[in-house]
Amino acid sequence: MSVTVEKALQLIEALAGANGPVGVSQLGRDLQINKSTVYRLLDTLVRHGYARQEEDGARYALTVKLWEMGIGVVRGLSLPRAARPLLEQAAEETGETTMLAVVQGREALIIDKVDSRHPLQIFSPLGARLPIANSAMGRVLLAFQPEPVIDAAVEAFAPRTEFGIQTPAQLRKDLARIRAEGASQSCDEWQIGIAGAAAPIRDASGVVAGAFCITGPTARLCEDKLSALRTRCLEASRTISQLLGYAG
Amino acid sequence: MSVTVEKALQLIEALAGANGPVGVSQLGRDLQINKSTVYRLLDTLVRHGYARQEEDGARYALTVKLWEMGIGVVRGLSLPRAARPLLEQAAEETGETTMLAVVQGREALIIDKVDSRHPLQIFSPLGARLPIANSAMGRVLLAFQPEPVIDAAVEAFAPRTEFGIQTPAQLRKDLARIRAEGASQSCDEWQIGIAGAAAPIRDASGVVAGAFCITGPTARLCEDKLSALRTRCLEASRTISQLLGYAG
DNA sequence: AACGCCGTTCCTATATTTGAAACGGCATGC
DNA sequence: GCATGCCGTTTCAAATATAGGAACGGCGTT
Repeated sequence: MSVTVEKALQLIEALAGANGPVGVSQLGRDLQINKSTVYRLLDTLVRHGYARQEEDGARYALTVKLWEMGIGVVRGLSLPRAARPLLEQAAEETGETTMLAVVQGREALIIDKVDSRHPLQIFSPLGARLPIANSAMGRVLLAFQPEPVIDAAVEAFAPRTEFGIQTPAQLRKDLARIRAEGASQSCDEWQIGIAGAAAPIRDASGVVAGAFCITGPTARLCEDKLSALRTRCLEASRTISQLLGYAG
Repeated sequence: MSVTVEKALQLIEALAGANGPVGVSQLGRDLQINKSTVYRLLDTLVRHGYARQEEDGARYALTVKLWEMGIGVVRGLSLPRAARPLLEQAAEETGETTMLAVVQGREALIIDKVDSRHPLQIFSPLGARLPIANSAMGRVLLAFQPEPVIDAAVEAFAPRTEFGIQTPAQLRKDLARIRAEGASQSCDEWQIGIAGAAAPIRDASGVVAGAFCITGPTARLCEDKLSALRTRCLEASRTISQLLGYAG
């Protein structure tokens, strides 16, 4: 483990997290790193175009270089490329918001989406994270994770509303059902008023690489409608899986 | 300058640039870094969630963490927030593709856009870079850069087509005109068949922070139309500048 | 069976990082 | 108008984390 690189990464994360420029001393205090060290590392980041000093000659902020490289990362992935047309198609046909999510750490991360055109719609920006156990999108990803990850998530489970799954035992049962049925749906579980359906996408090796989700206000999505959306997710995810080379 | 961090950044860039997983030895050869060092640095990146080892237990690739943090960077910027509604509005009204660009290094970087709905439209993905001297978008940014940057760009100038500006002298004159008129336009200069107009956006301190651009096929944009789009860019960029706190 | 390449681990000389201290600039408060 | 405090920046000797050659075990090819 390279401690110097670790500090540099901490610095980048701190700058990305702050919503504005930060000073050398401030960063040193926040991260418990010596001021001189912070300065030298920032200097390195600046020289390589990752950060820049504000016009006031004091505080530092990240440049768009990180964003640009991030764009390169997702562009390099075959998943979003394959999924994009189906996101658009399903959004068009159902009139609801469609999303593509992957597992990142212990949460589900939205890496692409197509917004509904309804005046009443779900607000969830690109890059947003959702709890992995309290939503259809999260659970469909969780269900196909390795045992230890599932166990950890089940143990750490806590309901976020009074609806849907309330206990670790129910969660474990639901995950088994998802594996059996190949799709999931939920209502008012993550946030009151939001419902959604999701299905897993598999890559060429059969590993679940992401989730195809359709989400909308509970007000519009009665049980029947939600069930239809779940089927829609299944179809879309199957198509995408095939595009990725999944034979099953 | 921290050499360790520099190597780590090189590693990240190499991984982001490659369109697939790369092995330790390969990276070492490409970047001329010792295999052991590459391994240790990669290990650090993996432990912090920036990279992961592929299922084959061999090669390494970046995760979406970089993308996620990049998203945070642009979200933190006030420019895209302020510009977004006007990009949408102008795209709706003109029917052409609208873009928001900033200077990154010696090029113009597209950080947001709204696509035209014409069947014939300009292909320029988010994160694409345009030469700073061979397009309306680039020149409107270049015109307000510090002297040395302008001088360097003028010296390095080379036409990309047989249309529009052809010599460094013409470029320098055009930049002066842009500063006087406050907007620019171009036709068939970057790529044959593409025309565009652009105007600079200023932040609260009066510094040019970005460019508002409208672009479309030369086939649709005759001289008159292009001139109207230039005016449209000016209006939009003025509005955005005001939103950012620019008083002038 | 031998080879070559892979990712990984080990180890020590050494080059790098570290962090306290001091500098000059700038604002604030007395 | 002086003193104080915080800022980013620079310096430098001591400490240490890094570098990189060498070797390991695994794997596929020859």
